[in-house]
Amino acid sequence: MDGIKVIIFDDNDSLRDSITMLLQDNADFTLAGSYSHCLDAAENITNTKPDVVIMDIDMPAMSGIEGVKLIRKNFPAVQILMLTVFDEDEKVFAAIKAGAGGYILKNAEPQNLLHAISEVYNGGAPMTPGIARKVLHQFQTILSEEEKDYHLSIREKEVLSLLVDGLSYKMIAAKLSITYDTVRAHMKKIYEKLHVASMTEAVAKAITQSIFHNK
Amino acid sequence: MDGIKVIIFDDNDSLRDSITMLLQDNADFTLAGSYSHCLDAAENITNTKPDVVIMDIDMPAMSGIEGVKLIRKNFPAVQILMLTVFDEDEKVFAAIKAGAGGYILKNAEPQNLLHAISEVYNGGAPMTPGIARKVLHQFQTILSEEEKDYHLSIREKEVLSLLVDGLSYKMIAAKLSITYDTVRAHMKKIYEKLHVASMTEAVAKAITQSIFHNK
DNA sequence: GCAGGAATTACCAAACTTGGTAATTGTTAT
DNA sequence: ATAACAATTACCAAGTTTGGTAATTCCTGC
Repeated sequence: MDGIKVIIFDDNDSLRDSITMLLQDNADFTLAGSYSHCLDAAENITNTKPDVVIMDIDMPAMSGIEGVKLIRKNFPAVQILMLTVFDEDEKVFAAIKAGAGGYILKNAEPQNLLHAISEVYNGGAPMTPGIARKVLHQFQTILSEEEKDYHLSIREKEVLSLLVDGLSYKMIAAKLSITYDTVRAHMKKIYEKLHVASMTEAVAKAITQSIFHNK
Repeated sequence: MDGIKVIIFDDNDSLRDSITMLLQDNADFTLAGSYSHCLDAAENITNTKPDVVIMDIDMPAMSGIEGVKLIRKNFPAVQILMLTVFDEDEKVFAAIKAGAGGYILKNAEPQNLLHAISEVYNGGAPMTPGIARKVLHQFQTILSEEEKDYHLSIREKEVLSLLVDGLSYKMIAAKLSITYDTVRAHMKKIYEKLHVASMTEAVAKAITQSIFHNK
């Protein structure tokens, strides 16, 4: 076969030319298309059937991020390698969220670009070290939302948990086979411990501080 | 200076020996310690002051993941490179959550290990391509928790958002400069659209379905 | 053994929420 | 232009929540 089929979307003509030459000189890759915008991305891809798409993040008319979304939606098998000049957090995360499989800087050495293309093609996720760190760091932050401990007793957590499920005092009482007034007593304690004064605040706090993660 | 200061925790003696030799042969690195368990990690680090810690994920007594947590907590500046035989999702994510800065497989080529060490040291996040993909994929999944659209109007979202913040009908009315009855009318619509029948359910649904991510 | 917390029950009165029904005004899309 | 929807206001009556105060029982730790 004639190597990995690649197409490029980038509004910078000279960069597109450089990559074109780079790919033409290497038997492991085939350049199947080169476009200055991704307005017709769907059509372009239908016609060229690429394995990998190289997408510039900043393009007029339709941004690379929009392009990624479009491609991901209609051609889920196609791998996308994002190209960018700056490693701004916001755009990086937006591109990842949109479904880019790799993310490298434009000033990367030619050899690295080729390597990155094979890597996305083979299911890897090529990223420059700095970007990898950003992703990892963000990931850690999201994962480790340490659940705060408000020293709720077992019973109080039980009651709060039912409240979060949408039950009223009456229903909670029935569910736990205790009286309405007992539920009220627990609620009063819960409000005191969570520093809130209404069901809605208690529910919001219970969910956002993930009080039940460890239950 | 005498290069990047490294210490190793791994219960496999022969692997530790291999790495020891590898590092001794290279002027860019200094091996400052080598331990078969991480029970005394804090002490070991205090004594050796390493730049980078290489940590096996599977060790008896105290697992590498526990070790990472301990080190992150007490020596936040030290970078940790995780070593493992298999790339099991669970352990990979646990290690990342614990604060590992890089994650590579034990069967990596010596050259790659050295490269990975400098990369974590320089703030990168070395990962084998497969692991990078796992992380990226998980990350995408978390980020794109597609917020369901319940066709709430702008005003309804506004009201719901204040409700989530813990305000009562009265307070919402005051905040939006509308009457109490108007708030009620909005709430009725919201309940209808979200298929709920109480403030708590509405709040819980609003938060868990992240109805405001796109506001 | 006894202080202190957890769990339970009880009552009052004030404040808040909910469902039903209904009407007006402005904007939007076919 | 006309139907559909968004935003607004209004009233009633039933049901729910909240703060305050108080008392009993059981269990745990020092």
